[in-house]
Amino acid sequence: MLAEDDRRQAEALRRYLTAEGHEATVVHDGEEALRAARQQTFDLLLLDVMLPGLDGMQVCRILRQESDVLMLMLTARSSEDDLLRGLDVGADDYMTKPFSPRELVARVRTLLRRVPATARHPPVLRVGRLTVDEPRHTVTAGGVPVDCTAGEFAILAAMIRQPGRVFTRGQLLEHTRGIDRESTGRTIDVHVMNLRRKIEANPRRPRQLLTVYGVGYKLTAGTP
Amino acid sequence: MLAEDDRRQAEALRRYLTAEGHEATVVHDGEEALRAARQQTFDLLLLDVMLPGLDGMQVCRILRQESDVLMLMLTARSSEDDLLRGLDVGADDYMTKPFSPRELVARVRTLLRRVPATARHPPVLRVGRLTVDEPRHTVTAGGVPVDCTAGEFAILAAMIRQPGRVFTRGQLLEHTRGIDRESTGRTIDVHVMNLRRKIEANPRRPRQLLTVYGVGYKLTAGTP
DNA sequence: CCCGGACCTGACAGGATCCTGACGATCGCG
DNA sequence: CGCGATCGTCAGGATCCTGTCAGGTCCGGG
Repeated sequence: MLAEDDRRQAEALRRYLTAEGHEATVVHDGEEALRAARQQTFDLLLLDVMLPGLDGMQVCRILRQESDVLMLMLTARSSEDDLLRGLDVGADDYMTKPFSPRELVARVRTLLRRVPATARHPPVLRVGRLTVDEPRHTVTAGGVPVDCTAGEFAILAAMIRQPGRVFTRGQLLEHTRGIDRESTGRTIDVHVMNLRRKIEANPRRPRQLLTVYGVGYKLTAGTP
Repeated sequence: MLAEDDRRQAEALRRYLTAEGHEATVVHDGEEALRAARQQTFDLLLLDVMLPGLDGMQVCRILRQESDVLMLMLTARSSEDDLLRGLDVGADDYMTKPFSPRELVARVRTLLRRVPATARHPPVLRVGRLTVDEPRHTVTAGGVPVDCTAGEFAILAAMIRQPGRVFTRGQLLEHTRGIDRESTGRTIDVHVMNLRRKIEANPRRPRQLLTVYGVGYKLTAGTP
C-alpha cells in the first residue's frame, strides 16, 4: 500500500513498483491509510510522513500497536530527529526525499525478503470454532455463518489477528470509529455483548470472547 | 557482532550498544568476522565495509548464502551505487558515516524487532518458576496458570522486568493506580500478600517475592 | 418524507476489586 | 533482651468495573 497525497508522485511510484512486479494500492490521506491497512492485509506499507489529516507518523504508531506489518516511511525533511522519531514509532525503514526509485525498490525488496511470501496472506483467520474472512467480510462460529455489523466485524477482526492478546476498550474503539474519540460510554461493551450473543453458545458464560477485569477483552480458543 | 577495524570507533560503538542493553562482540577484520559469525549465533551483524582482508561486502555476500542473520552495513562512502550494492548482496540495512550513535542504535532496534519475537525477546518474561505474559495478561507459577487481578498483575509485571531490583511501595503504587496517590496504608502489602498466596509454594516462606526490610520488595529467581 | 438498522449514550444494578485501619508478629539495633 | 519501627494479616466498607437495557441520533434506502 502506498500512502502519498501528491497524486503525481503517487502515480509515478506506483508505476515503478508495478514494473518491479509488485501490486500497489494507493491512498491519499492518513485516515484512508489506516482504514485500508486494517481492512486488508498488505505485504508492506509505504507511508509519506506529510499526509493531510493524520500524518504518516501517527498512522505508523497506531498500526504498529496492532500488527507487525512492514512499514517504510517517506519524508521530505531530513533532520535526524525526524528520522529517529520515525524509527521510534515503529517504522522498519525510512527514506528521505528526493530518493531514486531504484533505491526505493531495492529497499522494498530487502524488507520483503525477510518474510516468506506464504506467511503473508493468511486466507481465513481461525481461533477455536470461530473464523473470520477479512476480504469476504464474513464470520462463522462452529461452521455456522454469522451476520455481523461493521462495528462488530471490526472488533472481531482486530482481535483474531492476535489471539489471546488483551485489547483495551480504547484500542478497540480505534478500530470501529477513527482515532480520537475519548468515549467513556458503554459503546464497546454493547458491541461485545452483541457479539457474544452471536458467536457464543452461552452468552452468559463466554468461552472465547472473554473479559479481563480492569483491562479489556481478549479472544481465545475456548477449549484448551 | 560488530566488525570494525578502527579500534577507537569500535570501542565507542560498543559502549553505545551496551548502554542500550545489547551485548556486543567486537572483531577487527573480515576473516575474523566470518569465523565468529559461523561459530556463534548472533542476533545481528554490524559490518564495516572497509575491513582489512575480506571487506564487509564480501563477508555479507558469503554469509547471506549461509544464513538469514540480520546484517547492517556501515560505510564511509555515500554513493548510491555503493548503497545499492550493499542491499543487493543481502544487507538488511545500510548506514553512511558519519552517523549518530543514536541513529545506529535506533536502526538496530528496528531491525531486531522484525525477527520473530519468540526467538529473541520472548513476549513472556520469566524469573525462576514464574512467567508473566503482558500482552495476554496471564501469569504462571511452576507451569500452573494463576489468576491475577489487574493490580496484582501490574505489580508483578513491573518487578519481573527488572528481576532482583528493589521496588519501594511508592514505585509499585504508581504501577497499580495512575500516578499521584500518596497512600500510606497497607495497600501494597495486601497485594503482595495476595500474590504470595498465588505464586509461592509456601506463602509464609517466600522464595521469589521477597521483603527488603525498610525499603520495599524485590523479585528473585528463588533457587538457582 | 418516512422507515429501519446501526451506533452511541446514560443510567442502573450486581459484583469484583481495592483501600483502610487495627492488631499482632517480626525485624534491626543498642 | 527490650524497644521502636516495620511488616503480615484480616475483614468490612468504599470504590470501581462490567453487563444490560432503554432511549436517542445518525444515515441510507424506499
